[in-house]
Amino acid sequence: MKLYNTLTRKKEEFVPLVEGQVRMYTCGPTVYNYIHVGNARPMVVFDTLRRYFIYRGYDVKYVVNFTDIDDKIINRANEENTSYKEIAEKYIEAFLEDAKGLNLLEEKTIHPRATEFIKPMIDFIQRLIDIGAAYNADGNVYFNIEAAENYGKLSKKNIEELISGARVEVSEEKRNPMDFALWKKAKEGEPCWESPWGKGRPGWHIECSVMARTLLGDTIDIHAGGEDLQFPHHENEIAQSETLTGKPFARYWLHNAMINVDNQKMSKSLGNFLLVRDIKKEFDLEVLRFFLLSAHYRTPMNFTRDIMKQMEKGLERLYNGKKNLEYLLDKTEDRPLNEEEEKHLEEIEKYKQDFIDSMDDDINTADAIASMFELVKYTNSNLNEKSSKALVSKAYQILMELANVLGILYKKDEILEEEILELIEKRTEARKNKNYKLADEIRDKLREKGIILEDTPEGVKWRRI
RNA sequence: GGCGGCAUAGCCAAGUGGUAAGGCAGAGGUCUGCAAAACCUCUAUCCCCAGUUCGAAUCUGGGUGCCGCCUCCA
Repeated sequence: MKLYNTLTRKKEEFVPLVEGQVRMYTCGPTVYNYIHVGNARPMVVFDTLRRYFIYRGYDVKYVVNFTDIDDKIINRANEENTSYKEIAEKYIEAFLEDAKGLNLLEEKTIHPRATEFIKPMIDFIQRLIDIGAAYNADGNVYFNIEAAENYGKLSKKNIEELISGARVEVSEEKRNPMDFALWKKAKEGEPCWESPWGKGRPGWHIECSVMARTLLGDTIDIHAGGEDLQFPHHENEIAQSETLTGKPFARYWLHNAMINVDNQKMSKSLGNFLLVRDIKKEFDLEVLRFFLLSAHYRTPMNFTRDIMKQMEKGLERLYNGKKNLEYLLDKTEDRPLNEEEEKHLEEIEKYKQDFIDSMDDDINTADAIASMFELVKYTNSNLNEKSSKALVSKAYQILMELANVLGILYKKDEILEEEILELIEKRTEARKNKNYKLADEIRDKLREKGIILEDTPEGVKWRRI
């Protein structure tokens, strides 16, 4: 499969460091607030990549960190008059809840917290000092970017220009204006840890470097995140890690594009952060997941209510295809495929191959989804009650395995309550007696309860909205 | 100023040299008591200009218009 590597700005054939294994790290949230739709994109996109790796038989080790100590968390704690720990705890819990709604494969995700890795961070920093790549300035420890080879290679930045751009914070402590903090000296009343340089806490960039290295090794296969993290965050991770180990830090860097809301950038000044849990009030989060996969991950997206409505309809179409197959599974008889059915199976396998080809091409989920629509159209048109159950079963299995790669179509029908079954029975009776008024009344009543009835030649079918 | 991205039908969105996937919406039809679902049919020459080529939405150059990063915001 090919992946677009930000480091080389090219699509490259993916070859893992160790055959059959993928070690992947995605920058996770700083837990000072609920996650918004922009945070959700890398979570969903790279979760899908991980699912695809699993589908292709790789053994995947997947890490998404929680930054649980940081200025923003401390500020938040002060605002709410509580501790940074409680803030972190609260929003980690909220994240996990949203993650569940987004159907992220949480049970297979390793979630390290920065504060659990203070010791290795201190060791890491000390080592950088030892080799002259970092220096202690009155309790603050900075990384000396001149010690790094090719600083700026990921974001293609030129150091002199960055400095002359004068947008960097000027600090008398720093030897070079571009040097960045590895360890921050504690201010009065701030949470802190003991270190060889006094009380303080780690800087942001060092967290990811240390957690990735501790959990995944010196060189990881894939490092992913939003494209806004390219600089300075990822650039600094590379500088620290590669200076320390002398090895490549990550072999493939993947970055997703940003999301606008109603054609506007989400920003603090506009106060237009759209939280995942706000979206949940109007849409099932599966629709959000489907939306996030409806465009290629490196294409900027725009989030609007209307587009979500469209996505909801599209997803419903796939669910109907699934339901139709489930219905046939129940109605068809087991027998060997005839010649015509063998051809159907070949066609169905072809759609599956199209799906795989699309995913192989830098996770082209938009194209992969199109293959699913085509598959559904094909089975809707060509399979019926007279088909062989073996064929129906195979088609269903393929549809579901593709859906599982994208993390969609996972909702199962619940068993209907006795009371509702009785109503359906009553309506069928009414229809038999051509009492359509009563029949329609019952249908409307059930619709209010979120149950859609469909009269088909084979009898009444129902589904949830 | 530096780096980068995007511009395809009413809307969303694939397609990176051979004569425009898919979805939503819309129109007509089949089926149906009516609906729903499903199926069939219909709806674009790809921002503009020039060039390369037998041939370009796809490559090159120049415009125009959006946008992102360069401020610990995914």
